[in-house]
Amino acid sequence: MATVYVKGIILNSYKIGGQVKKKVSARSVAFSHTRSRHANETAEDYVEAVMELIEEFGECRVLDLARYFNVSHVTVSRIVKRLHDEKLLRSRPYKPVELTQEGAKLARRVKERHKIVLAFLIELGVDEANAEIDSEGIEHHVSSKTIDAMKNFLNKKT
Amino acid sequence: MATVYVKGIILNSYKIGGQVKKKVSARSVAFSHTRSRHANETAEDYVEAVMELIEEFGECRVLDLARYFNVSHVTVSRIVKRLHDEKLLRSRPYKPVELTQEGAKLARRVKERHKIVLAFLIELGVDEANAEIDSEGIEHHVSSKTIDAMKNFLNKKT
DNA sequence: CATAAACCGTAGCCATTGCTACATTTATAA
DNA sequence: TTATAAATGTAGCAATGGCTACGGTTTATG
Repeated sequence: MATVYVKGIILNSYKIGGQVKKKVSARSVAFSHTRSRHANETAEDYVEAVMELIEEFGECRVLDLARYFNVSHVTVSRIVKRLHDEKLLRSRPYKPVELTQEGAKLARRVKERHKIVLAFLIELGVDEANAEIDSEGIEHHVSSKTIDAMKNFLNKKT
Repeated sequence: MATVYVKGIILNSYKIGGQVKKKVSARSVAFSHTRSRHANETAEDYVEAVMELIEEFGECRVLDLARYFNVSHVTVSRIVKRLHDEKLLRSRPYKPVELTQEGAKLARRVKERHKIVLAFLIELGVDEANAEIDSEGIEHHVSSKTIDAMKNFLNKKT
């Protein structure tokens, strides 16, 4: 059985009856399961938003988040409840949403990463509007290695 | 009512009864709805994978995709059916999965974008393993403006 | 050719994230 | 204070993407 590497995938190919057969193995970490991956992104987006809204206005309400993310308050309400259970947020009925210690810690990490990605894109020559949008999407997918490379790039430029 | 801009969000604040109230408007495009956004990402991942597997082995089976993405064949089967309905893939029972014209067009776009992001990360100094993983996550979130900036960067370096 | 192995489809479960409609609580104002 | 408006919660539906279990098709091989 011959082992071949194609774009990071490990492929095992072998011949049977004159025909080439193949077996494609799991793609390591690149495609982690979408559902759990996305739940994490939601958590990161929410703690970051809560921190920003509190910094800006002193408190963060469910409806503030709904407007921020452009979804209904029902969606926010349910996600806040989940993040409460996961001990990232504190919430009581009809009261503002707050960050737990753990949530604040995560929020600071996410904001820091976001700041670096945004600054990097702008330094790269992307206009601010696109840089802002893209950094939101990208920030959940950059490894610490890539963040380091971005930091390096920014330092060299300064 | 005062209009304030915070990190790309349009915020309207106003006073009522001595207390500062606020209204946070929708965040334009930055947070498109997660569900549809993710469905698009899935489509892009799948047409890209189908094209790669066909190029490498002459055909693409449901199980190849299952191993590629490290999910069960059931999950693949359902998604293939959806993408068939969306006219991106062609599939018949117990037969290999194929790309429609539209699917192939999308796949080429995605692969091209992927290639640029990957080359960019490597040029930036990220090791290949991390670059491969990150590019998978990032590629769905870069605007054409950011892609252009990455291309520019690559051209300057060469 | 018959049987085993590999492949694929369907049924049916769960979680997440959207939504509308309606109920409840809190805050503002008459 | 009481009526109304704003904010929040709950019920219940849909789409998407995970899964296991089970059964049907195709293909390989003895």
